Amino acid sequence: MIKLTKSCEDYLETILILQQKSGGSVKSIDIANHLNVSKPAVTKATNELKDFGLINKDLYGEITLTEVGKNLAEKIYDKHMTIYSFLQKLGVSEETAEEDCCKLEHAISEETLQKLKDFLNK
Amino acid sequence: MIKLTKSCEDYLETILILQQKSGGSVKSIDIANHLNVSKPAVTKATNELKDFGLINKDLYGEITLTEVGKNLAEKIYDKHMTIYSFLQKLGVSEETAEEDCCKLEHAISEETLQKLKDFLNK
DNA sequence: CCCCTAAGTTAACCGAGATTAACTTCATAA
DNA sequence: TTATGAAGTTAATCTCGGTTAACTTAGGGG
Repeated sequence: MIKLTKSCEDYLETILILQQKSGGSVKSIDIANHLNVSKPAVTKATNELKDFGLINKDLYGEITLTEVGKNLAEKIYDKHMTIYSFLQKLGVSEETAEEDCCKLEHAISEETLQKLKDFLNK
Repeated sequence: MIKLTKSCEDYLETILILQQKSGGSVKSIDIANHLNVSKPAVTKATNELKDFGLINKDLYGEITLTEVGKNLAEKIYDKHMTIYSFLQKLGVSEETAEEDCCKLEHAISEETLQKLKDFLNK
């Protein structure tokens, strides 16, 4: 299994979210706006993700997830949503839950994630 | 309230733990071993903590927490232990709980921490 | 048709936090 | 008393993830 940095995980997750929102491909500038980073930061990160075979960039700059990239992004997003649901169940406010789970999703192990799911399902 | 980097929090917490273990002051080399970093990394970090007024370094290299530093370190350690207890209650194994809470303690908000405590107390 | 603007890339750079290599200094054992 | 080795520091360097500035390129309006 590929082990990405926090940063790469954030980019990949953002691409999935934007892709779902638009229904199609994703523009670099939208990623920059969503993550509040500069355009060159997106260029660098997406080149890396492309080298990893997780996304494709066409000639016009449109970005799409590869099959592998999509699977990985969905795993990350699932983790995000699990933590979010969990925090809400604990009574954490929406804003804090959203903030916290963006950080927690990079720090939590598979084992703990599973235990969170068990907790939510009982 | 002082806002430390993850890294500084780790050093401060380690100093507290080692100080409790030894009963007295802490040596740079022990911090290096505990955190698995090089000696120069400890030198840099402890100089920074000293500049922040969180620790003292005497002429022989002995390190002690200042009052402010001790309070801060105890807050960090309390957060660590709360998350640890919580993970154990969820059924996470000891090793994973220890691993995860070292990362989670840097990512969790005060609000969420409080909700975790509420959960543990009911 | 030309010009302007928005998007993307490249290059140079920064700061954080680490490393290795090379020193100083101190304490201790022979 | 001196040699040795462990602890600590300094200097130079690396990687990561970002920045700003300057460039290219594509598309649309006058």
